[in-house]
Amino acid sequence: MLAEEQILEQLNRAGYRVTRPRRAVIRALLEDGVQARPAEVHARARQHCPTIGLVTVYRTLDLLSDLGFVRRIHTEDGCHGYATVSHGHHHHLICRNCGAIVQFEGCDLTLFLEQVGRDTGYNVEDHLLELIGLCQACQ
Amino acid sequence: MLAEEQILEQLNRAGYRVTRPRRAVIRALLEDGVQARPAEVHARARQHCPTIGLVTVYRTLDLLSDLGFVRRIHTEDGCHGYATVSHGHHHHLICRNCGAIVQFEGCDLTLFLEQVGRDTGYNVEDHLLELIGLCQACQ
DNA sequence: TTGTGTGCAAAATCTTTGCACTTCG
DNA sequence: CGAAGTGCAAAGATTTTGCACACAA
Repeated sequence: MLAEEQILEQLNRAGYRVTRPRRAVIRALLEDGVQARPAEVHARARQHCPTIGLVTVYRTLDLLSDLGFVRRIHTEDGCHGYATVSHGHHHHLICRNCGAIVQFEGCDLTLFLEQVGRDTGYNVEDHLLELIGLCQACQ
Repeated sequence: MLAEEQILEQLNRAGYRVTRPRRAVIRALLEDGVQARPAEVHARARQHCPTIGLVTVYRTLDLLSDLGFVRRIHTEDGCHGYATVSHGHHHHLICRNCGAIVQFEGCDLTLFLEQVGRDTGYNVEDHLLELIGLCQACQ
């Protein structure tokens, strides 16, 4: 799992400053492994930094996204959710009721992707896989 | 492939009226199998129905989406694209350069999904898989 | 004819930008 | 101290809603 310190350290290493608002956003995202929209992240981040503005949340999410610590989550209806991710290849499993997120790895689609590539003539470069279901608590 | 008439007939059968604006939207979507955002659909639909408003495009996309003729397409950056789909289980392969869309079937993830379900305790109900690559023309 | 569907204008959201002030390093 | 980061207000972009008119069935 991603720890707050890890992210902060890497932020620093990448030449970005470690500020209170950024900490607040990171903490808000990590607190419960639930995907959240910018406004929700903002609300939660305020508990750690009451003066933080929504704009800063957007900018921080953007930054964290560029650095690969968070990722956009897409669901059939709403888009624009964000969740923390660890590095490497993985995907998300999202609870359609409470939004709880689990990431998992080991999706072995390589053979399948090659097949699709041959069939379509496309050069398949990337894939986006998200599973939707009910988490244990919501079942 | 989906034909315009098929959709119109089913619209009618479902109790909706077949109107010029709706035809225009459907035709715009079918014309080239490319995903498009509402504004783009609107622009193209105007060629078939010059008076159509953007609002109607939104409403029609919503309707077609409910009826299962179109589906939202999500990409890492922009969201909110729409593309026509045929019924049944399938996924999209999207060209990251020109937006051309191919749908494919036969994704056999069942075993994998069961495995994930066991590992996580989730009840996996649905999945969203999108492949991104370069189409033959763009390579 | 009649009620579904449409267009327009306006409201509601959501996201980005400009700029002066703060604050980390 | 100096540049990166922040908050605010305002602009942009996107999507939804209300309402009178138009037009499929």
